[in-house]
Amino acid sequence: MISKKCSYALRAVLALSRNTGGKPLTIHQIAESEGIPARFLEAILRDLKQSGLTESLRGKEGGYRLLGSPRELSVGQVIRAVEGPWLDVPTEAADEVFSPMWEELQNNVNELVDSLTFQQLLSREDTLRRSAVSDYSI
Amino acid sequence: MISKKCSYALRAVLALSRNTGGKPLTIHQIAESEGIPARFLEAILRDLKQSGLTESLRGKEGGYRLLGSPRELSVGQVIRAVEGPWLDVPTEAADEVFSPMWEELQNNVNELVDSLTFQQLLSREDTLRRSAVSDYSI
DNA sequence: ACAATCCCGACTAAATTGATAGACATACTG
DNA sequence: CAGTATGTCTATCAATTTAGTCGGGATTGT
Repeated sequence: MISKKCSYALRAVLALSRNTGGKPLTIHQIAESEGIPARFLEAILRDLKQSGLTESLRGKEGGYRLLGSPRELSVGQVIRAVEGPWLDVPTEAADEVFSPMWEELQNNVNELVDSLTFQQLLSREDTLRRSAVSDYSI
Repeated sequence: MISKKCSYALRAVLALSRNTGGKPLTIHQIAESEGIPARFLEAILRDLKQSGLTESLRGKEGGYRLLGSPRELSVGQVIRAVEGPWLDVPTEAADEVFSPMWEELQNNVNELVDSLTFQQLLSREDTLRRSAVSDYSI
């Protein structure tokens, strides 16, 4: 199950990715544009900052910016920043017979989410936008 | 995260797999041998029965048996029986940009858990048992 | 009849998730 | 400096999910 916190985080980071190079985005701007409860987003952005994915500026003209390029930022990094270790098996259940399966599962999942970057999401978004426009104009 | 319910279910089905062809196992036998709270196991076995993976016999000499062979029963079938649809994304979060990723993730995960049968787990268990014995006898 | 078993629905407690609140720190502006 | 717009922190709360329990009922073999 994907938690709301996780999808909020991904959308927030996507918003920050769109904004690369621009003025920092405030919590409220992101909250409004992405439809995320502002006080909740605040905690999420703090997690992202503590994991070193974003930087923040206080005071007037403050807000959040991505640290580094969307090209080098993967979905997996964001997920792990807000969810902690994912898909973990409780130690008591780490039965010898089943644990190789859980490990393999975790590896597969991490490989997948680590191979998708925000740069790729941005171009996917762009493709979707273009096709929506052409659908409308036809 | 793998729930306790899920790992209990897997261990219970593994116990039933070991017992293929034998007299039915009672809830209490499985609960004791696998260290699962009996009343909780009862609910789990009910789920498994309702999904058609096991059959039950009531009264004295009653208990549970696997329906079908461990060779044709996958870990994925058991997981889905007790967890319902797994790794689902809340519909509100089913954003056009992210949903292909969630779908691919779900497909990968299902492929993996559907490719591992209880027959395979039984032989893995056997291998482990043999190597433990030889470790001891050296 | 009796005992052993599964069957069912309701219930509870603990943990997690989703969200909110208030006080505080920082930084820019005039 | 005063004022305002920001982020920071800790605590709290409500809703949901997970884990587990309970009491009684139904079924079957002896």
